[in-house]
Amino acid sequence: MADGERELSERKKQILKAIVDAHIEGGGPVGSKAILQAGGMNCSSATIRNEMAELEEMGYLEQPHASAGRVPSELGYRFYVDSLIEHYAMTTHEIAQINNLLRAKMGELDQILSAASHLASNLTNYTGIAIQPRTGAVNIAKFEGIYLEPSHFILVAVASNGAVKTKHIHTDFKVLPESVSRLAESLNAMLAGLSAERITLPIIMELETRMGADSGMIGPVMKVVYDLLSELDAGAVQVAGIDHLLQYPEYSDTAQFRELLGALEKKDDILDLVSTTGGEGDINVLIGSESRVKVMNNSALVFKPIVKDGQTLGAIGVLGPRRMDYAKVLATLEGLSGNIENLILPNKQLHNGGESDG
Amino acid sequence: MADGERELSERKKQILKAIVDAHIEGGGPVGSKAILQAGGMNCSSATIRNEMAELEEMGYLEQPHASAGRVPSELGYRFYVDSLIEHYAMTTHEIAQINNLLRAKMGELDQILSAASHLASNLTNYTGIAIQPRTGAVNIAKFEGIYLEPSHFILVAVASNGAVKTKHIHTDFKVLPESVSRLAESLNAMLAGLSAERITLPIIMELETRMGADSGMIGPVMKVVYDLLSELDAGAVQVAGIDHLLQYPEYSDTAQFRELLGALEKKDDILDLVSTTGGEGDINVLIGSESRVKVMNNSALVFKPIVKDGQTLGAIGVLGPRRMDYAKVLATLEGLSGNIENLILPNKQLHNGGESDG
DNA sequence: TGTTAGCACTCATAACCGTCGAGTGCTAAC
DNA sequence: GTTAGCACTCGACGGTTATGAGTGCTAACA
Repeated sequence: MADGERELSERKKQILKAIVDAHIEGGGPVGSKAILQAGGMNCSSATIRNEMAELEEMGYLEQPHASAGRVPSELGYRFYVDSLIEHYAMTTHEIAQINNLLRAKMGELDQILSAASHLASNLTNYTGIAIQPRTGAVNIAKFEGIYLEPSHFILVAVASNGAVKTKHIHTDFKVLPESVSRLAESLNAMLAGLSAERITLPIIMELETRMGADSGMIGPVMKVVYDLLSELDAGAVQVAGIDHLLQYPEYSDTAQFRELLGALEKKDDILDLVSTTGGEGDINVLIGSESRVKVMNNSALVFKPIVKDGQTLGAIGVLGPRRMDYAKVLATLEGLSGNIENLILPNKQLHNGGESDG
Repeated sequence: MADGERELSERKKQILKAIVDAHIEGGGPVGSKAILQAGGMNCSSATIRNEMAELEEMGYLEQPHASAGRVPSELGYRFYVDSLIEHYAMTTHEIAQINNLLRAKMGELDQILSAASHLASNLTNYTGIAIQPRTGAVNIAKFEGIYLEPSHFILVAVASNGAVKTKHIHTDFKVLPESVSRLAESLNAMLAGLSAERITLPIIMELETRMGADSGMIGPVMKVVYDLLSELDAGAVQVAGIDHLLQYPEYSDTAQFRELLGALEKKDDILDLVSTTGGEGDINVLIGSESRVKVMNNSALVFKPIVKDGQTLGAIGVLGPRRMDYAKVLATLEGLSGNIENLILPNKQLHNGGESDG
């Protein structure tokens, strides 16, 4: 057995591929006869049965019960994805849909990712996921204040990764437009580039000094700054098209599907998964228990990080049954991420159109 | 029959209420004996059976099959909600959870609504919904520009309803910080308060004139302004805790649940429903087919608009099976909306704490 | 040594069928 | 108008059987 596993014969590969393909298509166990009918084999069903028995012994196949056909095991899918998969050629219509991302009105990364996840879901008929990971190293690159009326203004924070957040601030006392501008200047001078941990008491005291008569603003403002920093590296997960999953019988177990839904809502598991798995921009394929999330043992998660200047800004992914159409999913995510990374190209680089994002 | 429907006898009401209560609790049809055991009746099961037969004839009850108990009809629920419902007294723990909304860090309305929908879901064990309706009458009250680097700045728009949106803008040519400030000033002078339809070519021409040498900015900027306006009155629906629904047997039909999920993702139906049903700030209860959305015929939707200064800023709601615990849901939504409306009180009014939202 | 035909065997699925029991409607007595 | 009693209905449950897909094994064959 040990050296039998060294390599699979061509015929074994062919049979394994046929089984995975048929199972992805149909969902049920596939038998020797079905493989024969699929074509491409020039031997009898008995021979195929022998090969299948060996493939099962090697761990690539499983048998639900004695008189059923074979189903790919996790190892079988893994081998399929690594070695057997065929390039999926997208239809012109699919390419057109993806390209429309470019033309569409959009600016901020979260909107792009959200649109991409919807598209991923619709193109693949699985669930699309847009992820903005917790970075842990976010800071605010620039502050701005917008005066609205006495005792009411807005604080705008532009994060180092380009994200922008705003907060309304109400005060008990009147605040003049000049004070708001001065506040923004002071925050830029003292806090720009600092993470929450590096904002110390002396810095806050200096801020109060700078604001002089308006030092009463600093208290509420610091709370808002803290909230902004927290929100900026909280990470985010957006899910699109969960309803698609229910068309696959593997999700007909209500209780199990409910747990999956819960995990998708909590977002923690997904965020952890993506941040711990991230292979510097490559597509990741997590089949079944390869993701350490129990509730996803019957599912597969494929995701592609979106990287700019070596920084992982987000990821788009697809969640579906283990027997998902990996070829199509991989092609779709490649296509989408290529478009997204074009959208957020290094700022100064070739720019033909009007606006885009950063 | 016609005059028999004039009014329900006290005993009929009592029986109807007992049936609805028991059905909400248990989910199955309820029989005459069960009502007897629930207590409060001083007659025999035979009498109750007679009354039930009459209630069925009047349309308040339905019988799944000949030898089953009775189930409330839509009319039955309606009567229950309108006339029979008992005030639900929230536990101190529930009240505490809601009050924590106040203390929690938060600023923007969408965050408040989102948190409220999560809370609604967790407190009731149904699905929570946060809605920001399309208003159709949004305009931008104030613009601000934030210069980041040559040929890259941010446009901030503060909408008339307090919402804030930002967009990155990249240009083909260098833009100086002064140009960005001037742009904001010009936009404020020319566009503040205007809806998209009222932004005419002469106005745009005047903007170009004002920007002088930087008039090249106007093209891309106008596209962004249009996007901002579109996004601001696009409306939004956030859903929390869909997984809760799967604990109720009425959602065990996968295909049906899938359609419901789809409707919740599309958001259009929900937005339409809320905007067409809105009864000036009162709680709305839509039972089964009362909402015109087919896929919700086996569900009930309860929602409460959030109103400030006569303007409907949003709504929070709960979606669940028709046999939902209306008493608890109504109390929860009242509690939540009370808290939310406190959070967004008219700006200048009593303000004890630091910041909040507007 | 690898391939193939034939055949007995296994096991999930579906259909069928009787039993059980909850709950009713009806009737007759109070 | 209320109640006890009783026959009746009908879904739920559990066991049995028939079906058929697909296997493993054996023996013959190239």
